Amino acid sequence: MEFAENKNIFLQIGEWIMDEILKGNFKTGDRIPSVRELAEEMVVNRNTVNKTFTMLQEHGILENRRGMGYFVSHDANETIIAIRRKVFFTEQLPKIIAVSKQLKLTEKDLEPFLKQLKQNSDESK
Amino acid sequence: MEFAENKNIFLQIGEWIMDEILKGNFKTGDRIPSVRELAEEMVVNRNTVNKTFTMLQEHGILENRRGMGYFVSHDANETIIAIRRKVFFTEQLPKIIAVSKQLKLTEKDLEPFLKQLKQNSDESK
Amino acid sequence: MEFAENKNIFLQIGEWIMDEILKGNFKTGDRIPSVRELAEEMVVNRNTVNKTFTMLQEHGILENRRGMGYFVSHDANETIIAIRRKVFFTEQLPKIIAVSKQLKLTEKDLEPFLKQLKQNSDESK
Amino acid sequence: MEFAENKNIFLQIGEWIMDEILKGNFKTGDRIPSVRELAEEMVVNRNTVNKTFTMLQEHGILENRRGMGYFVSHDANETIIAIRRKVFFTEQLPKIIAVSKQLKLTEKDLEPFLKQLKQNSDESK
DNA sequence: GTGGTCTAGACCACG
DNA sequence: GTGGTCTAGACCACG
Repeated sequence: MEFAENKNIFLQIGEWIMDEILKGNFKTGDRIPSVRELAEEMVVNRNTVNKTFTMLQEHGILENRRGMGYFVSHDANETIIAIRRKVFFTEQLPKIIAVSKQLKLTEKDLEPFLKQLKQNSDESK
Repeated sequence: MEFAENKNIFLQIGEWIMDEILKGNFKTGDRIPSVRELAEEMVVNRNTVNKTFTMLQEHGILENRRGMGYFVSHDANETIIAIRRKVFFTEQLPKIIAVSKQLKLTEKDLEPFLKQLKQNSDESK
Repeated sequence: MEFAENKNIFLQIGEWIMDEILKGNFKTGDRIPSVRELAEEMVVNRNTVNKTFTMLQEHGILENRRGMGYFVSHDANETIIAIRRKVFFTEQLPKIIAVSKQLKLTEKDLEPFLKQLKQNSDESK
Repeated sequence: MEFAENKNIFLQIGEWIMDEILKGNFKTGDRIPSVRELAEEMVVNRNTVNKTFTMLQEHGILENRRGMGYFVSHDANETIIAIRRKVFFTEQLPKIIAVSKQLKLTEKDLEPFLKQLKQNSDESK
């Protein structure tokens, strides 16, 4: 896994795990790989993965069963989506609007994005 | 100036200066406030502002005249826009698309953004 | 290490590191001494060594692995030689030619240099 | 005049004046432009030019006549050549030898220089 | 242990 | 007045 320079690694791993859950690679109620395994696979210190797990547990996305490891909580998907919606509308969207104004981005510049949006709208009907 | 916790101060000052240039508050060819002045105004150390200025100089946005201070380079606007466009299209846009798909955002969810975009498109005609 | 008065310390340390790499004392892919170690050994501040390392990283000569230290990049030798050749041919050689003309230096004056040159030429065959 | 970043400006101006003297643009016994004139022409502070003149006077290259300005001393040419020979053989030549060895420069690399040398040798006969 | 950022403060060159 | 370098020392993230 490649990490961005400017963001804490434990947060980046957290994003990755949440993505895996949403994709269904880690399913609700399932055990996810151990701190040890993940740390080795990602070439990262175990403390870092530990920090990620603790954070996800605090958000109610993972659950810890003593001696057995970490499991995907039963409402993990809903929780993740709620968190991401909140972050999107309070942090990302305002930034995007500011940038699109500053860079004078047009509808043409953002075609791939608009296409995706249209597709989502159609599917939700 | 208020600084965000999760980003380096010297980078945040850099973003602020680039914003001021784009807004026309610091004009091409003009001298910008001295390291000392900016440091005092922003309640940070001189070395921190120094680091910002050096970085912006390396990017060709500021120019240094010995003993006289820093000046906005003649192609500062173009350089800044080029940098921000690149960041937007290679980093931010892919993320937005992924999120909009993941969260199944519809055109209705993004009305304020689409409105801004339409306005940009109209102005560019 | 002895430092010259008229040149910045962080640049002199940079020259020293590049010399060590060319001599093969720091080998491609190897870890070089830590900021702390080098600072102590050279009796300078950590920040100064930090500045040197950052500069060499920007030049692609060193690479940084989080929490592990700095490593000699795989094309460090080529990069250093390219930099030094450029400096030699664009800055030093023109000066030497001007001086040799101004001082009317003859081949005899420069025997030791010509001898070294001949030796290089012979070895390159 | 363009100044190098890494060398004191007053020294660079000194080099320029010595060059002008050797070229015969400033002749032995002649008055050279005033501090004021030179400072304006070079877009430099008067203090800087003053420092240059003081240094050249200490080396016996310029002479100061109260209220009249600075004049090229009668043995300026010899003095300059003596200084430059000394600098060349004790500082520059050792560096060139080291670099030519390090970069494995061959006679071919240095053709323009060798040609100049040969020409000097022929003229001195 | 590793490097990175930031502060406070000194000293220097140039203006 | 201007910026640049350097030190001493604190604090932080990652290992």
